[in-house]
Amino acid sequence: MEETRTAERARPLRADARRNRAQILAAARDVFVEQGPGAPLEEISRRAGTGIATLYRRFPDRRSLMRAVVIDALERTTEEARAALAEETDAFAALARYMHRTLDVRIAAVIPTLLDEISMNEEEIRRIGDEGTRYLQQIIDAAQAAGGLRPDVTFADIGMMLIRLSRPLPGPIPRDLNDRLAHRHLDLLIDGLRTGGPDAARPAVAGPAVTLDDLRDMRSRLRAADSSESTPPD
Amino acid sequence: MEETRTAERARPLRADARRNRAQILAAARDVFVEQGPGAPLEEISRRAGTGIATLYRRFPDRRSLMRAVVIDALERTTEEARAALAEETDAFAALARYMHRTLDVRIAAVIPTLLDEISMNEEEIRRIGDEGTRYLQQIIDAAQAAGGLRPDVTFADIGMMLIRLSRPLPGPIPRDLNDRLAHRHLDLLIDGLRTGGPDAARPAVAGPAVTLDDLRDMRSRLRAADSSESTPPD
DNA sequence: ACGATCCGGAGGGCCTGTCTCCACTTATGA
DNA sequence: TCATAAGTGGAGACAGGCCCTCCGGATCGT
Repeated sequence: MEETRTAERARPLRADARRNRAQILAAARDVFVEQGPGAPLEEISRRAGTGIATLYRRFPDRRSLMRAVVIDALERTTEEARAALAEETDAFAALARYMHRTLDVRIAAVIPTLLDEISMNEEEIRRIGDEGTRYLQQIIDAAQAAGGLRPDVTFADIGMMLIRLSRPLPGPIPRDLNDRLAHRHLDLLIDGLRTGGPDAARPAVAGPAVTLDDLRDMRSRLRAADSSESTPPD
Repeated sequence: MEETRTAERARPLRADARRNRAQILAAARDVFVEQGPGAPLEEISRRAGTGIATLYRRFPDRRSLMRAVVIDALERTTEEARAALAEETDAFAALARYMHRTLDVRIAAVIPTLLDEISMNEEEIRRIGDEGTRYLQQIIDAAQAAGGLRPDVTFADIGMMLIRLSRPLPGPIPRDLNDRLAHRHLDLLIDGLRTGGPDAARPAVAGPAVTLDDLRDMRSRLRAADSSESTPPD
């Protein structure tokens, strides 16, 4: 929706090249979330299914890749905030929706760290960031005014809890389970954000109720898979 | 409280050596939490205020250091669970207390990862781990039986939320603020765990209500401090 | 004070990640 | 279908960081 970035309008980029670029961006988002901002670029290109040269051709250095990832994430979350504000009638529902959707963007966790490496003062980043901030603040204000959201919760609390929930749990946990657990735990948290309300009104939490044994099983199963992979039948 | 580990009973270790060992262990705990299990050992020794050789003298390799860190953490949290169960009369209060105390141990976050590197099957580790597990399960069962804790929350939910809260927030945030925020957010979560209850009974959350501007200020202040440190007046 | 114990940090070696170069493959348009 | 420009991938030189050891010197205990 904004093809005319800086110099990228010169030539429209061939079809396969465009596809590769998108795959690299997606892989970068995942890898940065999982391994932090210092993750090997080779890992990113590998996961994107491209060669390392392709990554470097599209993004001359690490910072330019980070920059693209951050802008992409900021655009998505800002859009979610705008949509939640516009489409939800209940203020608290708007907040809950925004939080769940932002969790799906799966990137909140690294934005602070990435932002620390690239210049926070870049015009474009600051612009998008501020816009998202304004929307979220409006959502929070509305939810508190309506009485649904406890008044002692701040913008920063919401943001920081999203960061905590966005980070994948450490250890060998499959990605999809990780995501569903995050939403389950968000439900748990949201219920705590809500001002009062009788027992009956308390909604059920979503997602799987994992047991300790489940986690143990998963660990040993994944470990077995790992070792059989690194030690092929020779 | 258990000097007779394996071979460490041979000679009682000189006073300064003992002190250094403890400092290394504490530093290792912090660094592993902040940077993950692959953190440079040099960083650990540096933060402990000792030379790198001292670390290697006490812990021949990385795994043995991890092992010591994990055992120490397991012992502490198990003790907290035992004490909470024994000393608190209200079951839900016992749970809340256990969670806050465990947060102070500041290590839950890495145990899964560390456990993944060292053998989970080691006799001593398994023994302590199981003991802690039993205590916590008792606390949860009691809290649910008493009706204070929502019944759809599992042992794993509690453990995983503690992990999420234990990890330091990314970005340049001072350690003490980080800790206080973790407790604040735990309060927020706990309130969500509680079954029902009228508005008035809802306790205030502890800790500072940080604003967005606070975080921004902090960022630029720390950045300034960093650059003045790496660029001394030449 | 003297011997045993312990310490710090320099530095060699290794491993890992970055980034470039070029022969090869694929898309596009006539 | 074919010519050509655009795009690709992976080997490998290079650099930087981390691991771990060694030994002259400091410190503790008696």
